[in-house]
Amino acid sequence: MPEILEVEAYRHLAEQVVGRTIATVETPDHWFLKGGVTSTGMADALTGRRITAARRHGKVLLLDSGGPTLGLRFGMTGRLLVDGRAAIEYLEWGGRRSDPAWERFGLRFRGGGRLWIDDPRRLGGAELEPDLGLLGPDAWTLGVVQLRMALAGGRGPLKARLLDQGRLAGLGNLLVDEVLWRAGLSPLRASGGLDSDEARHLHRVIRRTLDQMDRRGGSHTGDLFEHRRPGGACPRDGEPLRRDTVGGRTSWWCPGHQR
DNA sequence: ATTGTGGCCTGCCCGC
DNA sequence: TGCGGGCAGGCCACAA
Repeated sequence: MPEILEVEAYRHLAEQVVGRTIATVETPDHWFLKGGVTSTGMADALTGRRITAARRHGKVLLLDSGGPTLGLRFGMTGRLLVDGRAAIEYLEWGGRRSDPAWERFGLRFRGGGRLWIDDPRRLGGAELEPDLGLLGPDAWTLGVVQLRMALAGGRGPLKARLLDQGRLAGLGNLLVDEVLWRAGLSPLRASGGLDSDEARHLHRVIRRTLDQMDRRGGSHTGDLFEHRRPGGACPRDGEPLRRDTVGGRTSWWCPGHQR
């Protein structure tokens, strides 16, 4: 489940390759190339370029090198490795092994070293010039006004809005469940129905939750996480947790204090 | 336009 | 011991 916290860790690791020049582009899995780009197109666009920056927007990692920006997505099981080191050794749903067959995309650098993506389930991808205009504001640096705009007018469930990367970029299923649990908001609330106090509170909870869980080590470190299973009870008030499908995703929440 | 649904991909875990 | 089914969720195509 690479959500925004994991992708930020990947971005930090990718800073290791800033300043290096791309010698070869490895595209062993054509499925992994998105946006219509071919292996040849990818190689032509990137070979010989020097990486100048590692950026992130939502769950997308962006590598700049003077030409087309390389966009990397990790789906739910993608890991980033640089020179054999992983930013995150273990992903919650990612399997514990490592397998050369899971290497989906890589860059080799002049003078040695390599960056690659390991993704058993192939839900991630690599593309050139990802259209960031399709994404909402980044959830980590979002302002309260931006959050209110992201929620405004929605008649669908709050949780579905928060997961909609076109409205708000970066939160995934685990983080949204955690944030709503902490904020005391039902995932089923109409997203446009929050009053200004609730929106302000939600904004603060998002910021604080991301900062805290980043320090703890990722999106599986929430207070709710270990309880989101059959028979789980709310760690705040002991109420049995409810499991619903909201926004198409498995959702665990406490009907006792989330309203 | 907005919202909802199903499918993609594959490893893992459970029950038989 | 092997096997089949269900499940995980980020993302996209498509339907209503």
